[in-house]
Amino acid sequence: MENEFSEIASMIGDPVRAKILWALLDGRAYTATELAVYADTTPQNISMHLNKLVNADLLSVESQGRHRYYNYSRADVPYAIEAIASLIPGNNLTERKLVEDKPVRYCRSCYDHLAGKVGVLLTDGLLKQQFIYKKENSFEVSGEGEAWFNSLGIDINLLKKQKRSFARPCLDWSERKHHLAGSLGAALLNRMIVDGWVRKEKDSRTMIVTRKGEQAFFDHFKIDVR
Amino acid sequence: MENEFSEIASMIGDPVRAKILWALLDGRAYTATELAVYADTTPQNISMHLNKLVNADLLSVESQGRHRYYNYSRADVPYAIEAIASLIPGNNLTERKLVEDKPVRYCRSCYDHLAGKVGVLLTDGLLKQQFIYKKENSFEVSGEGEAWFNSLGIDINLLKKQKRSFARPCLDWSERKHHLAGSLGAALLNRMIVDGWVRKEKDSRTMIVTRKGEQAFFDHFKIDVR
DNA sequence: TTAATACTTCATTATATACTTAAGTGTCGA
DNA sequence: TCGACACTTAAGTATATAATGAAGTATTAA
Repeated sequence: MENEFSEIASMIGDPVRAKILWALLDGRAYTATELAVYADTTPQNISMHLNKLVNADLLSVESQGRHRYYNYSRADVPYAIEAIASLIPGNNLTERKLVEDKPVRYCRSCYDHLAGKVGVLLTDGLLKQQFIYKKENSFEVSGEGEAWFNSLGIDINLLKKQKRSFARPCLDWSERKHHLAGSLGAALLNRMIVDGWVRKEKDSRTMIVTRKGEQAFFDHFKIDVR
Repeated sequence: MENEFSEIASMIGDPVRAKILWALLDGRAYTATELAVYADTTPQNISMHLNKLVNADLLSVESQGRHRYYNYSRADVPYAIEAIASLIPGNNLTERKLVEDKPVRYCRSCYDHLAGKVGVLLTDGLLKQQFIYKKENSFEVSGEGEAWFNSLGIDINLLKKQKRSFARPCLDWSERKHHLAGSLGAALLNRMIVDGWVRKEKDSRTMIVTRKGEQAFFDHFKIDVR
C-alpha cells in the first residue's frame, strides 16, 4: 500500500506534472500544446508526462480532431491537489482563505461545471420548471427540457452519446445540496461562458456573474442570483 | 505557487519519505531507528530524509535523552496524506484486495481520530442525535451534545481552547463520507481506547472493536457496528 | 571512564528518470 | 493531395538526488 501511495505522490510531485495538475484546477480541459506553453517545456516532454498521468488514472484524455483535451479523471484528484496545497508553508489560510472563500462559495467552477450557491440555485430552477427531474442516481431531461436546452444551442442527444456520464448530481461542499454535473452541466457552463453570463477570475475557480448573466438567469432559469 | 506545491508533493513522493509519513498515520511518534527499520534503510539515510521533512515543516522533532521522536508538525499533514491515498487506483475493486482491506476499511485510526466504516457511522450517529451539527466547514456541538460529551468525561470548553481545529470533517477514503476529526475526534478516540471500546492492532492502523465496545456504541451512539 | 547506543554530518558514488534529438502518426485546411 | 499542425513514440544523454561509507557528537549505562 505504501508503494502505491508513494507512486501517486511522486507522480504529482514532478515539477512539470505539478504545473499541469495546478493549471487544471480552474476546471477547464487543456490541450497538450497549451500545457506545454504553460509549463514552459517541449511538446515531447509534456506528452510523456501527460501519458504518465493518464496511466496513473489522475487524468483522462478526450480526442477532438487533432486536439487532445486533458482533464482530471475524477473529482478526488483536485481535492487531493488542494489538500497538498494547504501544506504550503506560510499559507496563512486563517485570514486570507476566509476572504477568498466568500466569492468562491457564491459561484465557482467545480471541475467543469458550475457549483456554489449559483450552481445549486440553477439546478433547483431547472428542477422547479421540470426541465430536469431526478431519477435514482442521475438527472433526466424531460421533453420540455430538451426543447429548452435546444433553444440554448445544447444538443441533448449529442451529449448522451459521449462516454462520460450525462447528467449526474454532484454534492456541493459549500451548499450541501446537489448541483448539475456531467456532460450536460459542462455544456451549460460552456454556453454561459460563451454568452458572457459568467466570467472566470484569473488563477482561481471563482466565477463572476455578469450583469448580462443576472438578467439571463432570471429570464431563463427564473432565479434571482443577487 | 506551483513551485511550492511541487516541492511539497515531491517531498511526500520519495519512497522512503512516503513510508515514514505512512507509518505516522497511526498517530504515534516514532524514533529515527524505528523508522529506519520500518522503511528498510540505514540510519544515515533515514536521518537525511527526516531532516528534509522537518525543514519542509511536514514533521517536527522532540528530543528525549538520546531518542528523537518524530511526528507530524500539524494535522493538515495526515489529512493531505489521506487525500492522496484516496487516489490509489482500484481502491474499490478486485476481490482479493477487498478481503485484505476489510479490517482496515472497517475501522482504523486516521492520525489521531477514528476513521473507516465505524468512524463514519459514529459521526452519523452524533449528527442524527443532534449532538453535533454541520456548520459551513466544521462541526459544532449543540447544548445537548455538550452535556453528552461531558458525561463521557470530555470537556468541550477545554478542547476549544487548544490551538488546533476543534471539530472538522475529514473525508474518508474508503467510505467517501466525512468523519469527525480535530481535537474533539481525538478526545473521543482517546476515551474509547481508555475505556476499552476499541483496541489498536500492533503495527497497523486497524482498530478492533471489542465486545464491550459493540455494546457501548449501541448504548451511546445508537449505532450497530457489527 | 569506558563502551555502547542513538543519531547526525559530510564527501562520494550510483542510479533513476526527466529531457533531448529524431522520426514517426493522424487530422485539417488550402 | 500536399503541407502544416497537433501530438506521440523511441533511443540516447544528462542531471538531480538518494544511497553509501567514514567519521563525529550527545547520551546513557556498566
